[in-house]
Amino acid sequence: MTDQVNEVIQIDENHVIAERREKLKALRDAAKASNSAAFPNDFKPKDKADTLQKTYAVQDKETLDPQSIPATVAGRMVLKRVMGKASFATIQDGSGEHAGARIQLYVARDEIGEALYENFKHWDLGDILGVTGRLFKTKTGELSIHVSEIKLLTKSLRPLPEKYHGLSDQEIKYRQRYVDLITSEEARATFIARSKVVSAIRDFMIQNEFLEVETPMLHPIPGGASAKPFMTHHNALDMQMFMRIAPELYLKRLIVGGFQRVFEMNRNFRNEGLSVRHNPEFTMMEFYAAYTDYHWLMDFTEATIRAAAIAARGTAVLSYDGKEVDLSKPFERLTIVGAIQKYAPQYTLEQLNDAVFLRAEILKHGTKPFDHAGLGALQLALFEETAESQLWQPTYIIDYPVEVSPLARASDKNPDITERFELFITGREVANGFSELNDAEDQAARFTAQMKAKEAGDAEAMYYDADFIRALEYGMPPTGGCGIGIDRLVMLITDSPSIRDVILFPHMRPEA
RNA sequence: GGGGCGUUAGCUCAGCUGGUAGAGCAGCGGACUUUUAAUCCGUUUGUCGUGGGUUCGAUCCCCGCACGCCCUACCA
Repeated sequence: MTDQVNEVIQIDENHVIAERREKLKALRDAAKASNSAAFPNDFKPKDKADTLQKTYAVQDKETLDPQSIPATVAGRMVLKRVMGKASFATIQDGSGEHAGARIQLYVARDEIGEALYENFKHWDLGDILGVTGRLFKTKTGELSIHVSEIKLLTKSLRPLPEKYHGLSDQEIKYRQRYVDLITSEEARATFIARSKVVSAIRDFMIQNEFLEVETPMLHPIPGGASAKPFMTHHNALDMQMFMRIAPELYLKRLIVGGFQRVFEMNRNFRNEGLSVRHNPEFTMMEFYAAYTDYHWLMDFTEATIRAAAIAARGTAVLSYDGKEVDLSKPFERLTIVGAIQKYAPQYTLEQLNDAVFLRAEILKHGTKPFDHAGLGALQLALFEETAESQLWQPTYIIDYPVEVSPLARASDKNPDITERFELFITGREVANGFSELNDAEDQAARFTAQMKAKEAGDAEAMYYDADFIRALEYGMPPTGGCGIGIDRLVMLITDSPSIRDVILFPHMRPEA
């Protein structure tokens, strides 16, 4: 551990916490005196707030009350109303669709005894309680537990956010996600939806005979994408290693090995900027299927995304940022030039095939294309400037130029373009796939070209991966492969404006 | 990296082109045995993000820095 890691961040203390520490001290003393625990762990809840609500809230008071149905629950006290010799409190227990179901407690002095009631009055919002009692309905018809036994299970030392407005400070929501999750049903719902998306995709892949695999996160040579890697060091081997930027080259080695269909859903790491749609580590689902091509991939990717949306939301017709996104219909497919013609019709076909014109036009948009950029790369750059952000409904852009697709199979009809697509939804790239290049000699030549680009200053150009070439030399069947950005897909499905809203612990600078 | 906006009590927020801060919630004390953002009475709490500058005097004006959010650039 370095000194930097050992440096404890200064944690705020205040009078509220000081008072709670005093209460905890009293609790410890009392526990010691009675030979019991200050943080007892022997209370086992038998019921869940959500189940109780669903089962008994429908019964009317006259039917419910006389049955004296027993209930034993545990949860965090989130509301408390003391009225002299009786009180109401509300606990939240983590059950239910959004993991925040609540049930009201009625705590009467005459029922639990004077001494315990006095203690209860000083318990705080945020404390975790275990209670036993009988179900009844109040005058206003709210299902409640008439408490006969109540126990403080965990003393909370820190005050919860304001009970009505909750937590609104974005920074605290991200840094202290635990507080966000306690107080925000929306946050809990988002992460539950994320979990459903992930398991729906996994189920869908397995149903379609894909084998889930795990390939290295630590790579001796970063590969499979054009990106800047994180570097690290292995002490025992005394070698430099890279956090993976993509699993692609390992997954294709598995296709060489004879697995027909593989997928991996896990983290990639890219040492690049942070933004509303970039986190340094992000989750990608990559899959490879032998004897398929990019046409098949597009159909399959579409079906996967549709299944994920339906699993998480119950529908493939979504709303994002107030506008509809329809995943239920077949996704549109456009070439790069076709997309420019559709979304930026001011350009003539002649202009779009004029490298000099394109270069000038791209410069006008404030981007400087690489000196060695060919016609295809220039068309792609213009597409990115003029059309990409307008691709709101799901749209596949196809036929990417060879020069920007070093791992993709070239078209048999036109050697300058590849059998590649990218999927855009709400103006953002969500997936990228292609017919894989399985000609080892062609791949070796492409790697050599990438190395030259790297030497010429392109920091994101790929390395030459000799073992990958060796694998291809054994022969890889014709294969289709695709990566789906899970975080961005979850953003879409949960209508979240920022990638930080769908990552439990997004990366932040250290606290000031 | 560049630009814009923000940072006031534990939380949610006021604070009038300058006179060293308020409310609600939470807490504490009191009343109250069917409340529900309980109510009523009383009450504690702030290096006003941070370091400079201007000024008799700065939460307020100016500059730097930190952190955050948004846009932009690289990218998925």
